[in-house]
Amino acid sequence: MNSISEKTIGRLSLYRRILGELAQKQTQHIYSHELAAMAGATAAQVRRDLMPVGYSGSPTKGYGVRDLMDSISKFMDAPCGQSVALVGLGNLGRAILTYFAGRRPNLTITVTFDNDRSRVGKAFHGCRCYHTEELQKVIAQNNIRMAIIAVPADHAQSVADNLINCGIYGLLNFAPISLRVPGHVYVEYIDITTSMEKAAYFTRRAIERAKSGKSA
Amino acid sequence: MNSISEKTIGRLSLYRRILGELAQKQTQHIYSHELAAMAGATAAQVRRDLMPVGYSGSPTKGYGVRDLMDSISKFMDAPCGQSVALVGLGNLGRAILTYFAGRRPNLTITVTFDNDRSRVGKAFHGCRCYHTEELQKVIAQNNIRMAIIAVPADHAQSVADNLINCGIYGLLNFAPISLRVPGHVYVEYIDITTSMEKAAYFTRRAIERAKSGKSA
DNA sequence: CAAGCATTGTGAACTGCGTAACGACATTAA
DNA sequence: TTAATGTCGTTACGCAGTTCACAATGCTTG
Ligand SMILES: NC(=O)c1ccc[n+]([C@@H]2O[C@H](COP(=O)([O-])OP(=O)(O)OC[C@H]3O[C@@H](n4cnc5c(N)ncnc54)[C@H](O)[C@@H]3O)[C@@H](O)[C@H]2O)c1
Ligand SMILES: NC(=O)c1ccc[n+]([C@@H]2O[C@H](COP(=O)([O-])OP(=O)(O)OC[C@H]3O[C@@H](n4cnc5c(N)ncnc54)[C@H](O)[C@@H]3O)[C@@H](O)[C@H]2O)c1
Repeated sequence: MNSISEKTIGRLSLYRRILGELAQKQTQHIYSHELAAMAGATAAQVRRDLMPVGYSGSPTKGYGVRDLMDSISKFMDAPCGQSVALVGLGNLGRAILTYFAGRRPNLTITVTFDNDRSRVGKAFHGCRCYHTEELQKVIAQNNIRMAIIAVPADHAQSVADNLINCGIYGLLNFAPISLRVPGHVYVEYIDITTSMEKAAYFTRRAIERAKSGKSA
Repeated sequence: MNSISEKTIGRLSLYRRILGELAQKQTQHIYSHELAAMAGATAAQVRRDLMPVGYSGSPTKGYGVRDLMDSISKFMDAPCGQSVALVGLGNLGRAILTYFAGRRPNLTITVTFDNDRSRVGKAFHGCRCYHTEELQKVIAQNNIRMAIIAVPADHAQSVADNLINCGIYGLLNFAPISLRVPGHVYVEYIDITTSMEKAAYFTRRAIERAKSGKSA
């Protein structure tokens, strides 16, 4: 199986974003060690990650910024754009919608759902909000295969079940629970609470280290 | 050095949250395989993660829910509470502040900063917003050692520099860039854009697998 | 009371990821 | 032309993290 690791895909996403900024600054070429420094990685890792992409740089010029960016896009993106549904238009859901509105042409939040009738019907950022009852119909009509879950934790599992039942194959879950899904469904987790507690723990460790280092 | 891995700390945070819910339901005891199922892990991994915590379960009753939760808290949390600063009160920053307000007594966002004067001075959720100019003073006064960065990407590095200059040892960074920080500072990254693209990629892969599996 | 049983804690084996190392190659300079 | 330089692509290695496997433990039951 020539399967690409999740870590590599994550870094490719980051490399592409950096290349995009470089392209805006009219930078033509870049070496692996330069890209690595900007991405917080090593030169060897960058070269390794780029292997499956199939783009080759020149030993003297490095990588062509524009070409590499396009190659990564060709490798990662859907050929014809991808529509995403967002479920839960609370504080976090609205922040996400606002952020992604009009940003990526190839990966767009096209519909949103909530079960709060006061939100239903309104359009945020040109994106209509439907009631959760209409999940099945709207997802089928728009041929959506991926969804973002931004509902409270105690509703997340049932929302996921519904989505999968409607033919969803991939989820980005912000609710702080582990979802039980069938084997064919991919789930990406963002657990802000856990990240917060991790950061708090390692912050304390960093302080301890600094103190003991000072005294030593 | 008997250093604990980041992965383990992340899962301990999740275990504790699950235990909290179990405690509310008056569940007294739980086995490693039950906790593993709820956390999306394996029984062996749960037991391994619990080793550094130092709490021992009984081979017949399993782990005491309340006791294990307390042991994890004693292991992970600061003995006397921890204050966190939030920089950037945009859409994401406000969502985070709203979510954490009054939720965790031991880990609290106590001050916020923005450079938009229209936000400064107001209090969101009983938490005053200061102008970034006052960073040094306010952080010193409140003895803050950790901060959340929720400003646009092109300001994130300079904000981080300022924070570190004020004595911050740990960061939770939502800006989609890699921060350059001195070795004594810990950084935890949440890159929503990358997670989104990862999910999109593996969603497509899941669809392909399902199709080829169907035809095979 | 002893045998049986399910679970715990942990050493040992395994897996996968990141790093190091090295041959290949294009350019530059002598 | 030829030697020197610096980077690329790829293979090989080492380590961290996960899973396996089993002795130790203490309840249950006949
Ligand atoms: N905001 C944060 O910083 C933060 C931090 C950690 C975790 N989270 C998690 O992210 C998720 C969303 O957080 P939030 O702050 O936006 O919460 P929120 O309460 O502001 O929003 C939740 C939204 O989901 C809607 N909803 C509830 N049940 C629903 C259902 N069954 N179907 C459709 N919509 C439903 C509600 O009407 C509401 O609009 C939660 O699971 C939360 O635990 C958020
Ligand atoms: N909202 C999302 O879903 C999302 C997704 C991906 C990435 N992000 C990242 O999260 C960060 C915040 O996103 P957002 O949607 O809240 O953006 P936003 O534009 O809504 O908020 C940014 C806030 O930061 C403040 N700010 C700007 N420069 C500042 C400075 N130098 N010092 C202090 N405050 C400053 C602004 O006044 C504003 O209030 C950004 O880096 C963004 O790239 C957000």
